[in-house]
Amino acid sequence: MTATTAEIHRLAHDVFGWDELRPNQAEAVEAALAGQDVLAVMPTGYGKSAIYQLAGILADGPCVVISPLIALQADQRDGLNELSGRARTRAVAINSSLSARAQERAWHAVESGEVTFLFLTPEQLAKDEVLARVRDVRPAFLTVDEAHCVSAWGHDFRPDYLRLGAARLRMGSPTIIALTATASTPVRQEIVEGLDLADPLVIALGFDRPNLHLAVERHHEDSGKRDSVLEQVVGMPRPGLLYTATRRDAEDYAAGLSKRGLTARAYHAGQKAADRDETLHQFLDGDVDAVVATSAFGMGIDKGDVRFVVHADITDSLDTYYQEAGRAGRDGREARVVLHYRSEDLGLRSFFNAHRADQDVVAAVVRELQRTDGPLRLTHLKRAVDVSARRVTGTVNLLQAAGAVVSSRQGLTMVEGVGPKTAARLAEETAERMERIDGSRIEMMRGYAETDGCRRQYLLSYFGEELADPCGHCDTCDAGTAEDLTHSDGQFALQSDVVHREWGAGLVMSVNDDRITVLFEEQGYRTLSLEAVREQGLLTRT
DNA sequence: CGCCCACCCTGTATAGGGTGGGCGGTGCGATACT
Repeated sequence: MTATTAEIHRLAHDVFGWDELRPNQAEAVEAALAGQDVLAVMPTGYGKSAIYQLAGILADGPCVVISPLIALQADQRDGLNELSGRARTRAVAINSSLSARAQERAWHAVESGEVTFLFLTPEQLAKDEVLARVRDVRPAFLTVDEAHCVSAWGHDFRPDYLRLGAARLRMGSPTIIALTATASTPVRQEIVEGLDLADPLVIALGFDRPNLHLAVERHHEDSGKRDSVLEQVVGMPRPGLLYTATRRDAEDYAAGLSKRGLTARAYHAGQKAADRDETLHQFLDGDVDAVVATSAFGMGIDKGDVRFVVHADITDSLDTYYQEAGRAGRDGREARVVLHYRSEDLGLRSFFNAHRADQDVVAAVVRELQRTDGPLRLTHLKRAVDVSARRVTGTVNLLQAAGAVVSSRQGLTMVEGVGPKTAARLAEETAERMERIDGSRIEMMRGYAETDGCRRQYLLSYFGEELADPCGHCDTCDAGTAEDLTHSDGQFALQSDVVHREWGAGLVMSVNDDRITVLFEEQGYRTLSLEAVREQGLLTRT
């Protein structure tokens, strides 16, 4: 299955009416058609969806698209079906919002070869029956949209995200096209490992958004922070988003803004679907000044003229922060991005990040796997172990990450020589390592909030990108205090591999006058004094 | 980990401060009920 660059460009013109396709898009489509897995990290609005859409139309079999939210799937499906006049494509989404009869009709369309794009949630692929039907239509591609969910949600919240690699094997090993807007180096790595990508083409475009003015406001008292947030939002150009850590705060801030004369609405997962929908549409139509939301708001929302994104609390990582803050100024015009920071707010994030292996579930899963001769299907395991399906999947993911369990096309097996005790210990250690790494990501968030350097240099270096000079468009640059954060050290180049005497292998993330930040595989992010590194020979290049 | 809130205590001010328990995000899908 191949297509020439000219064919791809012609199709882009005929189907989407585009005069030109960017080189990166064409390269990704060609690679996918040639059977190479692709991970594309491209900003929203750049046209990353075109990659799977063009590849899907040119392919011999249907394209399965994994998308995390049912509402998002509906939008994507409708968008594709509007093209049908020119490209004769048909897209369907099969999920729990459809009645059994409607699902059966949709499957029938898929099985009769009328459908080019089949939208599914990862949870759908966890069902044996769905997987079998997908396998029987011989899909050409498995597209994973919003692929950062693999890393952000796969470990506990939506563990089926980490089973997509196994699902791919069982559906006949189609080529994977993974797409996301924001992913730092470790997140990209987690996507590659989590989806089991084989020698993928990784395309990561620049992350810089020069029109966003970055700022941080530090606070000591909680009440002072609240007043300051309200006051600031009232004075902002509109419309915009205010992100909070809790539902309660979303309500409180929305009430506070309304009292000050703004049209403000809260948005969080505790609300009725109809209310959330109304808020979303008012926002899209430009009828509200500010939406005050938890992290529930934003995925898949494309609104160009968002003039500010203010965070009343820190997020769990700079990945999440930039994902949310990056919803400002997509039209390329000036927009303001502000983080309100109290070091006490880090506590809530540590609470949310608690991984903790449940040893009872680990023991039950191990017992069941050892009782069975040969590979055991996850479906059977879920039935055999008396806890929720999600916890069983989460525990299997953990045991797999710990190297105690392996997954093959036939199912799950214990690694030879690993008994219950070893498995329990490995699971515990792995959970601890995950907490350590998550903790270090929170520390990087703290670093962003507390740096005296240029915010943009700090932020971009987190995403593995170097900005040569201070940006001139952030609070520390405005104040004239920004020290240049990117004096690349001759000895340790950015993104180069190093080994620490105690902490093992790592990747150089940033170097400045006296400090070096390294992302260690086992420890997460650590910042070291360059002087100590030199004097004690702590780091070796590899 | 840090917050909010209900509750209690102090000791007469119908308030103010201290304490301990509970809670805190993201969505899918299946299920039980109108």
